[in-house]
Amino acid sequence: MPPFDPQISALELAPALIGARLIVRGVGGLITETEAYAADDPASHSFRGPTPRNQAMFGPAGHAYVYRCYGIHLCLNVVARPGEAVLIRALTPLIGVETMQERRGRARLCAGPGCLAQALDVRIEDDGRPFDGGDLLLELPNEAQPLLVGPRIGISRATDLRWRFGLAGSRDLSRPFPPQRP
DNA sequence: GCGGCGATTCCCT
DNA sequence: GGGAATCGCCGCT
Repeated sequence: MPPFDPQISALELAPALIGARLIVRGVGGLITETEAYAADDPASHSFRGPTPRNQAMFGPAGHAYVYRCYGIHLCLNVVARPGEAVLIRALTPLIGVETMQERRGRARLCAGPGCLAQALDVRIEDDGRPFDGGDLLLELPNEAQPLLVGPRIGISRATDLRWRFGLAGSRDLSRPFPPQRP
């Protein structure tokens, strides 16, 4: 498990994962965009308690929560404290770029949660697996990263919360962030 | 059981 | 900017 507090909240973990190194079976890069989903959060899958799909969100921190979205895509999360997780929305490809290009077949490799999952070959059987350096590896950055914040993408509830985080200056974002206000 | 609805992406206009 | 693709999950009848 990555070296972070197993009781860390999603809202703390999401910005902390910006700039982290994410490797899935030898392919990956640096995380540029995340979103926090909390336990008492109407937009979170965990809002109504444990179900077969979201059980990994209630499992140990530092493990993966992978779910199918729109019947087509997979999305990868890092579990925080029980009922909370961080959606990995984008990264800068570093390792295995050619493999990602073959899997994607288009220029946009990892800008968006579904794109990222396809480029990294995230699988539904990765659901619940630890980021322990086996199939999944997560390394937090050594230094604080310059952050962007904004509202989360693609949700219909709790849209006022600014729980989306990005790496300032990065070219690899799923969408631009709104103008930053102090 | 059943029906609506996504933490999305791509292609078209 | 708008709509289709696509299907498992979840809430409710």
